[in-house]
Amino acid sequence: MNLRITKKRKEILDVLQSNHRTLSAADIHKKLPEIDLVTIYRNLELFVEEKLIKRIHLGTGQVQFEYQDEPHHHAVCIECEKIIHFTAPDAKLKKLLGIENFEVDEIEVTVRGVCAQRHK
Amino acid sequence: MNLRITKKRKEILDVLQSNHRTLSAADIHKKLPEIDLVTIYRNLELFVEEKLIKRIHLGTGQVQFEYQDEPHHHAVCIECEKIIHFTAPDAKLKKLLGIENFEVDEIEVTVRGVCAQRHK
DNA sequence: ATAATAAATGCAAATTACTTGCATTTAGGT
DNA sequence: ACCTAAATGCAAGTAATTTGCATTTATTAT
Repeated sequence: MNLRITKKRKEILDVLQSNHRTLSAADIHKKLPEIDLVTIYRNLELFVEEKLIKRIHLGTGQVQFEYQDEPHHHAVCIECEKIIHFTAPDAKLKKLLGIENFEVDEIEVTVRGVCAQRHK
Repeated sequence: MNLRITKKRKEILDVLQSNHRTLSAADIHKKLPEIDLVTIYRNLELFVEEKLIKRIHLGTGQVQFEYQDEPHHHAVCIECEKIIHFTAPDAKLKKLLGIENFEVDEIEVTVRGVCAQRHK
């Protein structure tokens, strides 16, 4: 009935919290090989439901996960796959989008292009 | 050497063009069952390269495709999976995001929330 | 502290979306 | 009509994620 704060759950959350970048389930498993990949998937699912983390869809082939602190967005370099994080004022963004008759829960912005290192 | 405008390619593009919503490879295959799913995948890939269509990542499990006319964005209802299309001024959006040292190629905005039918 | 029971984990297998290799067909240029 | 390169289909492969079920571990009641 109750959610348990197990050692493994803490470890998974810690990895997400201390990594300032998006991680896939496989990335986390590489950092915590003693935890079964299935357990990682199941707990990520749980953390998303509990709103502790966010699911990010960058179109890189795997779903990415990220600790939920400051809301922000992502830019993906189409040349080197690097992911850049940036913030944007949510209220202004929402206003600019101007969607009507829709209760907005989250806004996910993904920018694709070429990063500084590559485009020169 | 040259790209051929085959009958099947036309059919796939037609489906995308006449459908005013996003379609997955499987959706297209359902509408054109005589065309092999592999052919559909290969041609979608090609059309994306040729910038005739766009790949959309809504986090629904499959990549979606959409004919490239007016650029616009998507809102996904987390209750009924309905997808709503909306436009936003690209230049203003770009400015608001304010990413530095990055050559922006495309901006994909995905809004998640609850649509009018459901949230009442 | 111990037993009962509910939740968490791991392993194996299944599922789903998509990709690759290769043989066959087809379209376009000659 | 013939030749060649491009397009297609079939079978098989891969990668990410999910499901079923048996085992372990943590809580709660005794």
